[in-house]
Amino acid sequence: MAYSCFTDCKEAAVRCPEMPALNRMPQLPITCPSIETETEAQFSSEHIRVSLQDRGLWDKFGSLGTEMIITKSGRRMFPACKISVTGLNPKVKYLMMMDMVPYDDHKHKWSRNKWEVNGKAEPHLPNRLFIHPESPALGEKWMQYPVSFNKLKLTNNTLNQNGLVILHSMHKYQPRLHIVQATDLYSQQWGPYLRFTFPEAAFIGVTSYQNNEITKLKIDNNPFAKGFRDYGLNSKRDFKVNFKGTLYPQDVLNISFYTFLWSRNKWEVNGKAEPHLPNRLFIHPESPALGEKWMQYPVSFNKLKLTNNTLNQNGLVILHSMHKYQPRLHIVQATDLYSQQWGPYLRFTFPEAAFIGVTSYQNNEITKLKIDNNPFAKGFRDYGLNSKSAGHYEAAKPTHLQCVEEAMSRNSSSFNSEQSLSEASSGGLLHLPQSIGSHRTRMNDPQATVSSFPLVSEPTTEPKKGHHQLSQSAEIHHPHPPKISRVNLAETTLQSLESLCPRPAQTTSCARPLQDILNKIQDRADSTEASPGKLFQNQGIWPSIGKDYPLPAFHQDSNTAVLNPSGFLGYLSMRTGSTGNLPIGMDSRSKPSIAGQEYLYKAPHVDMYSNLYSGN
DNA sequence: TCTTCTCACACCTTTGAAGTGG
DNA sequence: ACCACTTCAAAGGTGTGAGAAG
Repeated sequence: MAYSCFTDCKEAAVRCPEMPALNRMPQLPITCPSIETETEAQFSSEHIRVSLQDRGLWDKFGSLGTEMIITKSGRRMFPACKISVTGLNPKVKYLMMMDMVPYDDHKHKWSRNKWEVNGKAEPHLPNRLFIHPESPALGEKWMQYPVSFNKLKLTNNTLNQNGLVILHSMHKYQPRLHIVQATDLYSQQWGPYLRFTFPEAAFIGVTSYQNNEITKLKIDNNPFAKGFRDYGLNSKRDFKVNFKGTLYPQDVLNISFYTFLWSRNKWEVNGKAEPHLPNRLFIHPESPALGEKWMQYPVSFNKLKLTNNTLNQNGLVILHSMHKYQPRLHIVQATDLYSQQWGPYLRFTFPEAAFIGVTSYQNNEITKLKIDNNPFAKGFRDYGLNSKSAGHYEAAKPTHLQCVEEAMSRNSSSFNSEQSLSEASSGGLLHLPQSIGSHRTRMNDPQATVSSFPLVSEPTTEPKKGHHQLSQSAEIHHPHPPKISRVNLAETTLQSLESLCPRPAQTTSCARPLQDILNKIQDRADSTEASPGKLFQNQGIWPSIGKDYPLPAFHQDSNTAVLNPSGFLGYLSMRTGSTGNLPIGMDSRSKPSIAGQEYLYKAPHVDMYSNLYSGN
């Protein structure tokens, strides 16, 4: 719901502030700033609109009767008020503040499983405004992203001096937003201001939850309360007990039904998995590019970031902690990100790269392996300053040269060259190309010319000596890519896609946001028994979409796909290890194979956007 | 006896320091 | 010097549940 000041905003006026925030900052000058004509014109309420985010969640709570815990030391709200604002002057500074106002004149009580009126309300306590910590900021800043008041805390301690919002328990309140034009917090010339109340975010303050349904909803949605979810250690139910010890390692395909727990030095199933979150595709920052470009060097997705923040809007891939995932690559034929003519696409999953998402490492061996192999973690290696391994290199920090030598010898000793080489020569491949890991690139490197690097180096049967040996597997010898760019992925790419890709009526081409389309495809695939071979056979010829597109070549005999040098987009998304059916895009036999210098993964699932959306 | 409030606790996330390589 | 990135540890956000207070 958007509030326009002249329509449904409860209180919207251009007026002199009532000395906002002075309760938090007693040292502030207490004078009523005058309203100047020109600033009033700048701050016309006519154009300013605000809207409460996460309406779905608020509605869920509202339908049950939202409760917010209030404590002596202060408790955050959940859901927190998150508000998007438009219509501000981008070049003018504003303060954003929030307080709570009584929703009605009653005191309430929880009785017979519902809220009832319980007498007259206590006198409302003096307003205690919470000033958004980023205040003051330019209008453009406030309008860039929704303004979150998640740091706001509620208390019942009337003596509190820490800027908390003071409320009475068992009273109903509604949040109120103040937008004040001012250049700084201590200004004596605060401009006009506007107020917006949010009745749909009304809540009753409580010292402990009364309605069990509210408790459940909080636990299910607040990440900090994860420990109390059904499968959590604090669960009142015996879910965990039922599952522990009933699985065997070969149940890997089903394992994504569960969450995991690091216990007694191994991963154990800990309960039922949460529903998979809507996919958040990471678009390779060099997309779109010609096929020849993608094939020139290994495509690195080292910029891909994982998050557990379901509210994240920055194009990160959202995962659940303690859940198992495997990466999936999407190759989409398209001439540009905003193309309305997206061609066919392929998906490749990488079960060898399956992992469990954690917020901190559970297995010390994994930590060690990360430290030993990730250059960013060099500082934690045995010889590093932060080394926890007592006795190693205690006397002095080794020189840089010593470090390198030590690292080299460590790596080479754990490197099973015999196995890797034999696999390479026999066409087998057990590991992902190293490229999926970590390459850094830089745009303005003066030596960044393609000619300074061989296009593709031949696989060697003898590991090269020197530093390259440290970072390359022996499966195939790829050159380092030219230092072309430290590309900042347009983090708003997904949003851009969604906002910029219009929906032409009745077309065989893409008419929907790409993310939506890919997710839809997955949903559809998930709901059917995946039959890789069948799908593949049915689509030996890439379907046309009415235009002459350079289509990927297809090796039907070997069930592999090779890209033609044409325009493609690369996408990588995460999906849970399995749905219980065969994982999409990979069956138990579809190990990646190698032919020449190319890594070939089976692409059993071929789809056309036009098939999905024609007539839709 | 009932309702409301407080606090220690386990579990989990977030934040920031300290380090590295580019 | 700066930035992006890493790990780790500490701080902080949760609901629970027993017991205190009124």
